[in-house]
Parts: sequence; C-alpha cells; structure tokens
Amino acid sequence: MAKTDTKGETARSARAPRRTKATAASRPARRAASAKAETPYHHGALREALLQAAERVLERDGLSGLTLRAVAREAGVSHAAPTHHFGDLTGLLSELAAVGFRQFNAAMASSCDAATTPLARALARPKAYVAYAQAHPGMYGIMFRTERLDYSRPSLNEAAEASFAGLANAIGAMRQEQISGDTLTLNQAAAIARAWSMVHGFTMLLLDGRLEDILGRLPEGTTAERLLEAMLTAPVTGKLSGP
Amino acid sequence: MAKTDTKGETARSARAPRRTKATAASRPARRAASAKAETPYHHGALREALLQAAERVLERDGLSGLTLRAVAREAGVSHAAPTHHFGDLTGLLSELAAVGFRQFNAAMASSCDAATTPLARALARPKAYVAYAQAHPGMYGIMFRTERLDYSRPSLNEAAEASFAGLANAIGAMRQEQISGDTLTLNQAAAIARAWSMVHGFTMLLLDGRLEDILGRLPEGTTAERLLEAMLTAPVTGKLSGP
DNA sequence: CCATTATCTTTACATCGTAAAGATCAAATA
DNA sequence: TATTTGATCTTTACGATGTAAAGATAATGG
Repeated sequence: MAKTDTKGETARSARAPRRTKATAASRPARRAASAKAETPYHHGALREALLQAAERVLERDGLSGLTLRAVAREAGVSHAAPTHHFGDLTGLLSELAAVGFRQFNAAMASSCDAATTPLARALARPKAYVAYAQAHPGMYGIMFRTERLDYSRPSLNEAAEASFAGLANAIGAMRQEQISGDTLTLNQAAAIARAWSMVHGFTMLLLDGRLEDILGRLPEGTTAERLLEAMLTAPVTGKLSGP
Repeated sequence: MAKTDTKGETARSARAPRRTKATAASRPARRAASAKAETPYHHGALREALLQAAERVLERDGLSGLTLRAVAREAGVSHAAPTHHFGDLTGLLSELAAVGFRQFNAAMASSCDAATTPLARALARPKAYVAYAQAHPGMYGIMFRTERLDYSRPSLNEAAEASFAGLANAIGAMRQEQISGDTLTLNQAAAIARAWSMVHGFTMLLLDGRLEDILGRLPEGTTAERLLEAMLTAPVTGKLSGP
C-alpha cells in the first residue's frame, strides 16, 4: 500500500465526469426530476455496478489493488458507498468470490457438455478448471487464496458448495458408483481428495510460476495443459501406487 | 486493518521495559560506556531479533497481524527500524519465508532419515510436508500463499530451490531412475508435478478447512494424515488412469 | 583524536478500512 | 396530495499502515 501511487483523489474528476454514461444508460425508468440531471444522488443499481467495478479493478491492478476505495473510485461513487451494500471489505470480497464461483462452475459445466468421448469428458473438467484460473488469475486468487472470505454468506456458500458437488459427482461417475450424501468409504474420499488436490495444487503452483522450472525442461513449447493431461493420464510407476 | 485494536503505541511501554533482557543477554562484548546502560541506541543483533519477533507475531496474530510496525513493537524498537534491515515489507516477508523453507526442509529431511521400510520412506516426505504446514500454518502461508515475496533474494531463492530439488530427487528415487539436471521426459515431469500438486493442494485445502466436508463423512476420528495416506497409496480406479 | 559510516529514532505524508453524522431521494402512509 | 419514513449515498473523522527523509547516536577506521 501507499506505493508512491499518484493517482489519488484527483483521478476521478480528471478521468471521468463522475458517472454520466452509466447513469443515462443503466438506470431504468428514471423521471427527470431536476432538469440538470447530472450526478444523481442515487445510483439505482450500485451493488451490481460495484461488483463489476471490482472485477475490473482486480484484472487491471491485481489483488493488492483491490481496495474498497479503489472500487468506489472505479464506480464513480464516494469511498464509503460500498460499505452500505457489503458492510465490509470481507463482504465485498465474499460477494465477488461468489460471482467467480458461478463463472467457474458455468465454465466447467459447459466444457463438460461439449465433450464427446469418455476420455474427453473425463479431462474436460480439470482442463476447464485450470483454463479458468489462467484466464482469470485474479478471480481465482480471490476464490482460493484469500483468508478474508465469509463463508456464512449464503451466496458464497452456495456457489462454492456447487463447485464441490460438481467435482464429487464427476469422480463418482468416473468410478461408476454413485456417492451417497452422508457417508464415504476411505477409498472414495481418497479419490475425491486426490483429484481435487491435484488440480487445485497444480493450478496454484502454475499461477505462482513454480512450474516454470519443470516446463522449461520439457521439449520446446510444451504447454501447461499438456503437462496436466500427462499428469492425469500417464501410468503411475514407482513403489507408491499399486502392487 | 484498524479493526478496533486498542493495543497501539501504549503496548510497548506497558508490556516490556523496552528490551532489557535481550540487551543484556544477546549482545556480545559491549563495554559499559554509559553507566546507566538502559535502552542502548544500537541493538547489536536486530536483524535476527526482528525475524524471531516476526515469527512470534505471525503465530500469535496470524498473517493479517504481521505488519512492519507490529514486528518493530514486538522487538521493542522504533517502527522504522525494520526498513533499514529489510528495506521493505516484501523484504521482511521474503527473509521470513526463507527461514520457513529452511525449517521445512530440515523437517522433511529428518523425517526421511528416520524412516526404515521403503514404504515408510516414501510416505515420510509428504507426511512431514503436511505435518509442518499443520504445525506452522502461518509460516506455510507466508511461504506459499503470499504474493509479496521477492525470489530474487538469494536466501529465499536457495531455500526454496532446495525444497524443490529434494522433492524431485525423492520422486526420482521412487521411480528408480536418476533425474538429470536439465531435461525431463514428459512422464518424469508428470510424476513430479503430480506428487507436488497433490501434496501442496491437499495441504492448502486442509488449511483452508475445505476438507472438513470429506473428513466429516468418514468414520469417526479419521485424521487428515490417514486420508493423505489413503490418497497416496489407495489403488486408482476409474477410466482415467491405467490402460 | 577525528571523520566516516552504520544503525536506530523522529517526523511526516499518502492511503487504507471503518464508524458516524448529514444530505438526498423514493416510496409508503395519512 | 402532502408528509413522513426509510434506503441510499456523501462528508467528515480517526486510527493504522508502509515508506521516505532527516536527525541522533554509536562503532569503526584513518
């Protein structure tokens, strides 16, 4: 913070004339009370506007640039406006993470639907998982590496839960057994934990640049996706697995 | 930040008489220049003292409590003293992460040495990995989930590199082939990435509490370590692996 | 013995999260 | 329809943080 960033309060007035386009475009059925109609006091759909602004700030300035005040600036409102809608920085981050989980789930679902062969269907989900994280690293960071999330918020809880359920079902389908809701065998649990850990760990290491070493030692141009595929399909040798 | 924390500047003078024990004990060959000898201007070994203070703060107040000023308070020096030794918050975090990696490597090495059977030796490293993270979650967080690390610092780079090398060698030994320094086959890379991703991902999910669901559906009292073991040893069924 | 340098403190400033009070508007109510 | 009420947004304020800059102090080397 405070990294000699000279785009403080002056930025808003210099860059944008304080929310005029969004006002004219996005607010529905607003009668012209005052003839001037500039910078109306009430936004109309500030909550969604703030979430979209947060996503923009996240993609532009990264996780460390995602502050309440920056989001308010991006949306063209006062720095205390987000508090009313999200209560807290944790609140904003949690709602943003919920948005991310919904995007994430949708991406995986559509990717699975598009697959035709069984092998493709089995690989579609992990590939889409990693692809989403690569396309939206900031969002993935919010969802999976932020301590400041409040999972008691229903929206976040539901979206994250759906993500887990989708994974567990996929594993169950792959093992050709249905997984009952309340109990698991150790082998079932191990299969789920293995799949999730593998994909999640791979993604984290990839985003942190910790796989560059490995990728650099592979034939020229080997992509992370190719390595993931090999990871998931290559025969497991060595003393650890299988007799 | 600013979470109604009423232990501000008053804490230091109230809690500790401003570094008297450390002064008398740790500073070597200090002539009694001024007869009083209270709160000497120069600490003598502040760098190490700050790192130890940082570790204490981290374990006590968590990652969000680990600030430059809090570390300075804990060490009983002015809030700007750390800057001179670490330059930056990134600098302090990076050096602390290096300390963590060294502890981490030592823990895994000693655990491997203690193992007797081949199976135990193969499981020793991942178990020690997870055990370290469980015992020092803050430290593990600094090492693996902080964006603010400067890997151009030699100490951090070396310690982290040693961690990776140890893992790669272990995989190589398990596959009964030696891994040459500069090139890898796709299967070798896949084996390394799989092992690292699995253990790292498992640890992250475990620390984030995302495995509680799974653990809760297993027989009463099944530990994370047991699940890890099953993950690493249970036969892999389903369409994905094997012919 | 003195000058230089390293170490630590003081002071200052921009930014951040958040609380509290004031302003403005939409909608319910009388 | 006029008025009140509640939701929404702004202003103001405060403590905390990272960091820069200048001053104070002690160790070191000439």
